[in-house]
Amino acid sequence: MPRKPLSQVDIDSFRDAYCEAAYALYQREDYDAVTMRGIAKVMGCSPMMAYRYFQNKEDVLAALRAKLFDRLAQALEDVPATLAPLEYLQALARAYANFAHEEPHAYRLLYVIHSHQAQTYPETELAQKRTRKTLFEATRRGVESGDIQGDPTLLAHTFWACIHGLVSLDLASQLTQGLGFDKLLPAMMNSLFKSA
Amino acid sequence: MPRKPLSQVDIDSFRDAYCEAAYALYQREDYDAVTMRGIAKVMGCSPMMAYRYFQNKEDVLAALRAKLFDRLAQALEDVPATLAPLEYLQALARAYANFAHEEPHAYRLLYVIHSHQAQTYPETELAQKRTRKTLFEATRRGVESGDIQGDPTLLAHTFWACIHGLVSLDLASQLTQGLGFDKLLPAMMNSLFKSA
DNA sequence: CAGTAGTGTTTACATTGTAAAATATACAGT
DNA sequence: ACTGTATATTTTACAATGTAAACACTACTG
Repeated sequence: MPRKPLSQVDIDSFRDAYCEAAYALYQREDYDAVTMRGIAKVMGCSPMMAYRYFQNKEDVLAALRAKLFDRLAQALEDVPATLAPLEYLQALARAYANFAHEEPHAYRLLYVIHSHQAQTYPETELAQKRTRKTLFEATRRGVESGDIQGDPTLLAHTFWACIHGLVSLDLASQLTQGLGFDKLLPAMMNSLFKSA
Repeated sequence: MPRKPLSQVDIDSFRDAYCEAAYALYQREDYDAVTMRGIAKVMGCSPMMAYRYFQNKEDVLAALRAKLFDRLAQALEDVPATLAPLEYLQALARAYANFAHEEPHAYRLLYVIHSHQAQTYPETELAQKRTRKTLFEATRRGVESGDIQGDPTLLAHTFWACIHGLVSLDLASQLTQGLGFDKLLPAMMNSLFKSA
């Protein structure tokens, strides 16, 4: 007797479109412009529409972050794993930095904005795990091949922290000492992975 | 004929107290609880009082950030510069990390929250410059003493990025691979500053 | 064709930042 | 002592936001 309920595909596609609209708004205006009413206007739907697909605004942002984390994980996985260990690590760092540079808004949403206890998301966790895994695998292979030395897990963390730190400082316009990002990245890699 | 205007001391002391109230609120509740009305309640004054001392809410937060940046700069400057270069660098890293750990709310306010185009503040710039200067001096002396090798400016940036990245990941609970912060920091320092 | 479950919109309200109006206060000049 | 006035503070008011609740619509089933 009832009307046809929304299929999972409908739900997913609306959530997707709505997140994308929110992201577009964030890129075009700024973070404060991302309001439920604003997104609805972009979508051409009523402001309350979203509440049938999301729990609340924070849920929208969490879903968007999940999408963006996934995009970051994908960018790293797109780096050909056939490269020699050291080149692979270099390329991973570049891919990570490229993502942050080409989509600074995305990176900021992932690492700079979210009020600490942002609700976690299975997809977010998964994408983050994928990111970690890619980086860890890379250092593990580096160590196994003998190109670099040390504990792989430890090296991976250091590697990750360095890239993340450098990107953060760059996006915060803190690299104002003459040495730009492009000079710093290879030097840092060198410093980290110089073999004995 | 007029009533006695506010002295600069009055202004400064109110601003100081108001910022401290905002910070207390942020620590006790969470970021969303930091509202003009909420701070006023803590201060025991009317909600509009602050607008004679600050331009707007963003100005309050900018002033608070300036204070906290100053505290961070001071924490680094409190490290005795009489230490041997390598120990000095280690101690600086510890001091930086301690600040972030003991006052995670402060660190988050400085590096994790602020919506990108947060209005800049002369005092903020100054404190940031002091932080940079302390770190740079430390690497410069390390290089001059021969304890570490490389370009000092470059090493300083790498050093900074690594600490910042590690702290960020730790505060974001991303160090879940068995290796905690305390294990990673010395190892990272080792990896960065191993002499040839 | 009528009933109904599920979809979408309208209305309404509490909370925010803050502008503007209203009020209180303390000093100067008489 | 008293009054006028420039400044300090509070009160009131309003637009914007997130979202709950009431309402209206729609398309299927009997």
